[in-house]
Parts: sequence; structure tokens; C-alpha cells
Amino acid sequence: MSTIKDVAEKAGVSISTVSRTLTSSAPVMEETRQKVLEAVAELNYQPNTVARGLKVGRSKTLGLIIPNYQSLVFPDAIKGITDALDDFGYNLVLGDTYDNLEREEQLIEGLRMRMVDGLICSTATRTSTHLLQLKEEGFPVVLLLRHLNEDIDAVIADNYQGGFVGGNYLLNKGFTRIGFINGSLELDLYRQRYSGFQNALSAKGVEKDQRLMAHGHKGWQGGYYAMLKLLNQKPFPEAVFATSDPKAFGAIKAIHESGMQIPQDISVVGYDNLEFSQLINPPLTTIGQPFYDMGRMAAQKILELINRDNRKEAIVDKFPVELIERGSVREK
Amino acid sequence: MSTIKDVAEKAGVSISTVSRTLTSSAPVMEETRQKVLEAVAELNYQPNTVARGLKVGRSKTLGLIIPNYQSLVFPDAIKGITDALDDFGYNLVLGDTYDNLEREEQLIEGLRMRMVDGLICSTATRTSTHLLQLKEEGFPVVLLLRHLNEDIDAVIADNYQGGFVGGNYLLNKGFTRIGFINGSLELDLYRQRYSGFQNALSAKGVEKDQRLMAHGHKGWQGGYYAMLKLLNQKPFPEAVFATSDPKAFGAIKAIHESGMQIPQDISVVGYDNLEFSQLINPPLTTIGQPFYDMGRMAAQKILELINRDNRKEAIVDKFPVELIERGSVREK
DNA sequence: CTGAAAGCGCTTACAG
DNA sequence: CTGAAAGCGCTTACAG
Repeated sequence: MSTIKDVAEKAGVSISTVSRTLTSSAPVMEETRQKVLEAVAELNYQPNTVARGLKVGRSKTLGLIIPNYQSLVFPDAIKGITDALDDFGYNLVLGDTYDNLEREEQLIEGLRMRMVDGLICSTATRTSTHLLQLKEEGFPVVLLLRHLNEDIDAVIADNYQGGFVGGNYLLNKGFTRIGFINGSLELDLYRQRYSGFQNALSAKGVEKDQRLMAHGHKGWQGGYYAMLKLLNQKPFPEAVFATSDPKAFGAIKAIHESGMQIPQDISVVGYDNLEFSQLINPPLTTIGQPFYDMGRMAAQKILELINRDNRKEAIVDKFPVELIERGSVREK
Repeated sequence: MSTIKDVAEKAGVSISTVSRTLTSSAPVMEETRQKVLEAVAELNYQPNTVARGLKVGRSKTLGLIIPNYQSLVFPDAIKGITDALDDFGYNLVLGDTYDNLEREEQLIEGLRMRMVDGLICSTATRTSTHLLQLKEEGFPVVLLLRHLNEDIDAVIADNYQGGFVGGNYLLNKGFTRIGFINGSLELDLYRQRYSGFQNALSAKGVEKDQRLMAHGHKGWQGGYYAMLKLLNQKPFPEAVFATSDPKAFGAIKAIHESGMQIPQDISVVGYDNLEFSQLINPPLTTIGQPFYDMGRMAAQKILELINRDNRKEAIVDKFPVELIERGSVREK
């Protein structure tokens, strides 16, 4: 690959002049400009982003940290991020943490050694104090999907609303014995969904039954085992609200294996509107989140933080969610 | 963030000495070493990878190019790649092409400006001549999942075998009118699967019926519409082999919507063994590919290419596939 | 064993 | 408008 030096030689000018015509950071005589551009074209010269980054203190690279690549909520969000970044010449380097704090800290260190200009993190748990520290150092961070507190910029969905809407929907269909399969309470998003659901119940005067609350470990397996437990209750719940589509899929598997039909015997509502949720039989009624838009927004925010860091107060953007009615719930 | 200069000052040595103790590129007196290490610890110094990269011509960064983030075959492969890379301090920067050649070329240019040490590409189509050019320049490239020709290192699955095994399985179950829903013939992998399937048929003396061959466009929708066509045949096929799980999901949706049962009325075999395929009802019989292992292998190969570029002949690693029997095929 | 110097490929004051 | 010089944060011959 040719360097700025090669171009300067071929064009018969100094490297300063080459740099100036390429960055248009200072006026260059039209004739000189042309000579330089020709040389650039002939040599197929591409400026070295790394060298430039070292000089100007901007790498034009962002870090993205997610808990794991296998989770299906991220592809759309990543797409949103990269689409927003494309216009600005930014690249994304990524890492997954498996929700391991130590690993996450190492990852962030590695990213900073690489001079990333900012970080989009989709990993915040209650223990994520290191993120606060980054922010205090003035390092641009925005949280995506997972919320920590009001001190760090974040782009999240309205999880409380999602829990409420899902619960309310089932209530309106006439159900009162509703199973609730939740995820880890380490995550604010699950606490919010839970609280929204509870409030929907109390608003309708339905008493809370602790035995109908099940904790679903990660992935569809979590939903499967949680549902198995719920099925052991007598009488078992007439409807189930799972706080992620994979958990719903697992629950559905458990229900089918028990020889029951959805929605005839049990109704189920999921959460996420994964592409897959429309493909099962019956198609899953679920709470949809605008992952793509949230990704886009996160990218925009991080660029803002990078370009004018004067802002002090963090802003948390909360996107509305949407109930998507399909075939997994019946009228009671 | 502190620099090597800060460390040198604090330790009372030259920056050369700091560099040497940190890279252990030359002997340093134990006492000096300790002083340096202390200073490093106190300042929480992290060497700047970008600066180092510029000097030594290695960025410790790899590019990964895939057609799109939404495709579900990549998460496992990416996981394999990053797991293999972790031990070597390599990071991944990624891009998606939407199978757009121009965009891919731009992406690669951008990556090279960023001095990535090598590229893992999962995008090769028949038009990917630019990849050959990279390879000729001596730039490390390995193809993943998608094959181009024997001139570039690649890690792929045995797609011919997959087509053959799937076809043969259905034949052994007693079916002869088998629909085949394929993907784009721009991709070698689909040509291979098709050819494997055809050979399974001819080996059993089953005549090829062009009307049973359907082309499925991208995603589950492709499988859905292809199946709709197949369903219009009289008599319609008694079994269907879809060359991707999403296509199979779409086909299944179409079958269900026609009021038919799987496998009672039509048997179906998918391809990929996506996590999801075990969650539908009935669970999908499919051809499994070792995505994670292939990702790992691709990472290993690219590191090899980077570290000893003496090798001239390309090596194509072909991983075996596996038929995973579940509930979507009946005995005729 | 250690330091001063050169240099990776750029950008950007500083002179002219 | 243009060039020579300094410098981003490192590594690595070159001297000693």
C-alpha cells in the first residue's frame, strides 16, 4: 500500500500539501490540487486511518459490548448502529462478556488501548460501576437496551410499559390466573417488566399469587423449566406471560409436551417480537421492541458525545413498545 | 490515560527501557524492571495498541465481513472466531455487505486503511474477484462458510454431503416425490447441496422432476413462497428438503396454512440446525453444521497466515455435516 | 544493560 | 499557497 510520501513524490509536492488537499484543512492551489489528486488516483492511495488517528486523537472506531453473540435481540440493534455509523466513516469493534464482569473490564481496557472513541454497552447489570467510572473520566459511553441509572446516557425501551401492556391484555381477555416467567432480577429491564405486570394486576384488583411467578434462566431452556414448574400447580395457570420470546418458546415446548394446546388450554404472550415468533404455530402474541431504531439512536448519541462533550447531564431515551397480537391467546 | 513517557519519568528511566520491560524484547536489569513495573501499576498504564501497531506494522485487529447481521448462522461462527482470538489479544472489527459487491469493496478498503492484519470473509459469491486480488497482494484472507475456489484458504462445510445425506434420508423413508427448495445459485454452497441431492436421487434411480425444484429467495419468506408453488403441483410433493432452516420454517408455515399436518401430510427436512429448529412443533429434522468449530478454525488459519506467510498453496478445510433426526419426517 | 535517535504515517502549527 | 519541522505513542537498531 502506498503512503502519503509516495503520493507527494509522484505529485512533486510536500507531504503537507498532500495532506491538505486530502483533508481540505487549508486552501491549496487548484493546479496543485489536481496534481495531487492524479497521483492519489494512480497509486490508489488510501490514507492510513491508524496513523491519522494517532495524530489527531480520534480513531473513528467505536466499541460495542454485548453479553453474547447468540442472543437474538442484538442483530437488529447492531444493524441500526452500523447503518447510522456508515455515513460518518466509523467502524465497530466488538466484544461479548457472557455477563462476566471481569471479562467485561478486560474488554473495555483492550478497547481503550485501541483508542476507540466511545463505547456502546449493552451489558449493564447492578454491578456495572466501572461504567460510571468511564463516564466520569469523560469517556463517551452510551448504554443500549440495558439501563443502569440516570447518570449515564442510555437508549432503552419502556420495559415497565411492556410489562403493564402484556399483563393488561391478558386480563382483558378474561384471565386472572396468569403465570409470569421472568428473567434475572440483576437486570433492571426485568425488574421493570415485572413491576409493570404487577401494577396491571393490582389496577384490576387481581391478587398477586407468588406461586405463579417463575424465574426463567437464560434462553429457551429457562422458559421450559419454569413452565414445567408452573404446570405442576393445581390448578395450573390459564395464561402465561414470558418476558422474552425464547422463554416463551421454551414454555410452549413444555406445554405441548404435556399434551396441551395453545391457546385452547393455555394462552401465552412473549416479549421481543423476534422474527421467529411469527413462524411458530400458533404465531406468538408478543411485545415488540424497536431494536433497530434503538441501535440507530445509540449510535447517534455516541457520535454527539464524541463531537461535543460539553453536555453534562445524561439523557435516557425510552422507546415505546408495542403489543403484537397473533394467535397464541384466546378469549376466555 | 498515561503514556510510556509518564511511566519513564515516574520510574526514572528512558522510554526505551519501559518498552523493553513491557515487551520483554531485550534483557532489563531486575531492579530496573521492578521500578518500571511499579510505575506502570501506579499509573495504571496501558500501552497504546494503535501506536504500537503503527510502528510494528501489526494492528492486532482482524476484519470480519458477513452478508448481514440478521442471518442466524453467524452468531455461533462469530463466537468461535472470538473465542479463538481471545488468547492472542486480537480484536474483531466487522462489516456487513447485504451481498452488495460495491459495498463490500468499500468495506474492505476501509478495513485496510485501518490496518487490519487479515480478513475473514463470509461473503464470497461468483463475482468476488476482489478477494483473489487481496490474496495476490499477500494479504491474509480466509473464506468462511462460503467458498470461492481452491485458490483461497477457506473453511466450509461439506455441502455436497449435506445435500446427499438429506436426500438419501428422505428416499430411505420411502419418498420419491421430493420437493427441493434451494437458495441462490450464485453461492457455491447451494449448488453443492443441489448436486448432492440430485446424486442421491439418481443413485436410487429416481427420476429428476424439474417441477419439484423451487428457488427460495432470502429468509423464511423465500421458503414460504416456494412452498406455495410446490403445493400447487398435482399431486404435490410428499416430502420437502429445504436448504436452510429459515426456508424450512417458511415452508412449514405455508403447509400449515394450507391446513395440512407435518409430518402426516408432508415431511420436511431443513438445513443448518439453528437453535430454533428444535423448538417448533414438530421439531425439525435438519442437517447440522459445526458453525462454532468452523469459526474457530477460520480464526486459527488467519493467525497462521499472519504469522508465517511462507505458505503458498491454499488449503480448504471441509467440515462434515450431520443429519439430526427429529419429528418432521414420517415413514412412508 | 541502557539511552538517544530514527521512524511508523500521518496532521498541523510555524515561517515564509 | 507551500514546505520544513515537530509530534502523536510507540519500537528497535545503534552506540556505548
